[in-house]
Amino acid sequence: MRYANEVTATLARSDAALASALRMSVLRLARRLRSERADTSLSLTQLATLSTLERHGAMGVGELAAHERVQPPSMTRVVACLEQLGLVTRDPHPSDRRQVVLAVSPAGRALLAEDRRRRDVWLAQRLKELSPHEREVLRAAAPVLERLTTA
Amino acid sequence: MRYANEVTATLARSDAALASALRMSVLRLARRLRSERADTSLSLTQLATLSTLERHGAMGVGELAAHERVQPPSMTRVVACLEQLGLVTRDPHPSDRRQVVLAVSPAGRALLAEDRRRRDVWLAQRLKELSPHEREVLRAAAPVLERLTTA
DNA sequence: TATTGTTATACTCTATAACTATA
DNA sequence: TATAGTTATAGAGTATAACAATA
Repeated sequence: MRYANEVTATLARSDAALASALRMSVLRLARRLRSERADTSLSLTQLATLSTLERHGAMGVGELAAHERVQPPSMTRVVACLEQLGLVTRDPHPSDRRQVVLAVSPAGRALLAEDRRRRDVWLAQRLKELSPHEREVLRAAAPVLERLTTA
Repeated sequence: MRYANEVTATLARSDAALASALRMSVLRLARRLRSERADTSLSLTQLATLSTLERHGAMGVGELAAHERVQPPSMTRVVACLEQLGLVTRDPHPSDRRQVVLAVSPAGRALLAEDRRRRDVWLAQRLKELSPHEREVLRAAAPVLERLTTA
């Protein structure tokens, strides 16, 4: 168990290999997270979409797709599901009738609030098993990881 | 662009929300990485599997599946592809004829070595755009992220 | 009877291409 | 003619269930 960490640390020491080590860690963790999503009826993408919509406010399908780095047709399906569940509202754009205005519904907000408390069970448990210093490292890393995708 | 980072940082300040912020960052980056994999003919899972096999040495299908957190039938398919490409060898187990012994072939090793140089173009470019301090943060985070999946 | 691996099958997620309706 | 969104379709990738061979 310790072996993989040491190798990763060794790889990450060189600037050239940081990308490689980081990519492997991130992809493996993402796969693990994906396998732990049984708690809620929403897929991770649906949840992330709802969260993004809450954070950035109302927007159209295309803009939301760009935020979540998926193609518009994919976002159409995600939104259709969220709308059917009553978590997202769809209103006509005031001046451009081609566009729709998507927003998180009160039910969606409630789900997000409730979900923030009870989700991430697996990850939170793993985080608890880390040392305070390791948690500090991840706390500092979270916004940097986010910046990687938005820069 | 700055907004999302600040929100993420805010969320991550509370211990209860670190898991949430980290999960969103990791999943978004993973999706972004997935979309940048056009460089090589191998999928990211195939590449990660080959790399794991090189790191941890020869093993069977089940063990490799456990390492990569996929089910055995999925690993069977990944391995079949790698074997067909001549990147992995399949030998009979010396004492248990149910098992097979998978190992990275010389061609597989060459591909990994070559790949380490030319892959991660997108991520390396993004990393370059970060400050030295931010890179330090990620360098420290990589092994911790890895630990999350192996602990 | 339990275990290793495979085959058969289906589901989820995402993409591209073609279409509708507005601008 | 260009743009926002949808529908239709296809392709990865992964899972579960059933099966084969061996222990």
